[in-house]
Amino acid sequence: MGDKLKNFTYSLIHEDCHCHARLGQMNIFGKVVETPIFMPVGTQATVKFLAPEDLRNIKAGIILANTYHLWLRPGADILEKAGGIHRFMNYDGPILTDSGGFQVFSLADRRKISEEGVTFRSHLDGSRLFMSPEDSIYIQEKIGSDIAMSFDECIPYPSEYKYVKESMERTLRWAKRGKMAHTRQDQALFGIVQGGEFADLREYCAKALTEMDFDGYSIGGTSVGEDKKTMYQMIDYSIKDLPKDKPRYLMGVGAVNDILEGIERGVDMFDCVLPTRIARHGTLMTSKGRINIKKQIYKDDFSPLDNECDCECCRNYTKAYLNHLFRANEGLGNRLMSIHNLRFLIRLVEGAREAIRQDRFLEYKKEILTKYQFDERGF
RNA sequence: GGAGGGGUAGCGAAGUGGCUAAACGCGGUUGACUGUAAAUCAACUCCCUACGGGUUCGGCAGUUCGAAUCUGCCCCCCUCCA
Repeated sequence: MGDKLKNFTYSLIHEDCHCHARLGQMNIFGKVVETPIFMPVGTQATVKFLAPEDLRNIKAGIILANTYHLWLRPGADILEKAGGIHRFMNYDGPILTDSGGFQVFSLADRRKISEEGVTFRSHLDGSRLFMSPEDSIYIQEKIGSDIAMSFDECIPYPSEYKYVKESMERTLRWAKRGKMAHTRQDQALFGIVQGGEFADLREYCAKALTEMDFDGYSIGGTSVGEDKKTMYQMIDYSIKDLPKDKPRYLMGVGAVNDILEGIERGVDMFDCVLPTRIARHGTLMTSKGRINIKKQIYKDDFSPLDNECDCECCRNYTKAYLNHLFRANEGLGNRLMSIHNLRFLIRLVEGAREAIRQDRFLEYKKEILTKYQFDERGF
């Protein structure tokens, strides 16, 4: 009985009758979240500039952390000693860890891939570190996240078919090894679909992972330089053969139009550094489109950032103040603007859930895209 | 009154005969950012009718083929001594 509550489950509540958009509910070992969901990224066991209390206030739900970064610092043993990442960082919501697979991409010039795993040259001190797919799982078990990812290779775009195929097949072998190594019953494990922009590879990978029976399926290798059309195709190819009764997670995607396109195609989970990173760099997503708070026109603009927004930043502060905080390089500006951008995307998916419930997701998407004047990048 | 030191682009500050429209930092403007080596990075920042032209390094007058850099005078600032 108690076990049942402590399981990881995904329930499909409703599928929009005009597209593949779906409303779901995940029970993550007793913690319940609704999907589609946007998950803020807190690589080093912190969403930069935010305290866990801020995450609760913006209704964050799941947040991310990163296996590679926590492995290097403070180290998996410290996380284990702390009693797991939740206690370590004092966040009691669900936490998902990326496996380190993205670092195979982002730190490409300081790693070497072999069948066995990946050798990294630490970006902190240059030391040689080896991570196998099993290691990634062990580390994630020590970190104690609620949802772990298989160790994969996120490949750049464009890559040659031959390489993409070999890499995807290796990622599949790694997924299998990781799954064999995984022991924690209180941690879900997702497989990651790769295969570049190639329909047959994506399809093959999705089917093979499904056969291995993961708790959920991620779509990886997107937003790595490809154009939007290609990216949406990658999603289509990947999702087509994934089981309906498991969550689908589109990794690393957070531009507004991308999230909407993803939801339309049946994606349940998104994460992205974009909202927090661009916030720190002065770009805010508002109901009137994207603004850059550092511009001089905001120096004496005493109106709120977005009067349709319910976040702490918009309820209490003016653009002039944010402009000042940005120019003065004050941390509060980073905090308030990160809160805003995250809340903006979280409200976006909240609205999407409501729309799906009413079978009007496509209208919702259209409303958003016409009302908000996003450029082709979608933010 | 005397003795030193100094005046360089919005600010600070290099440069002390040609490679200098003048390093670098700040400030300013613009742009980038999608499973975070990112409170980061890039471009521009004397003027213009701008793949070229014009005018500069307190002021004026010189030396020189050539000066922000050397000489003279003047103006201003700082420190110390009276």
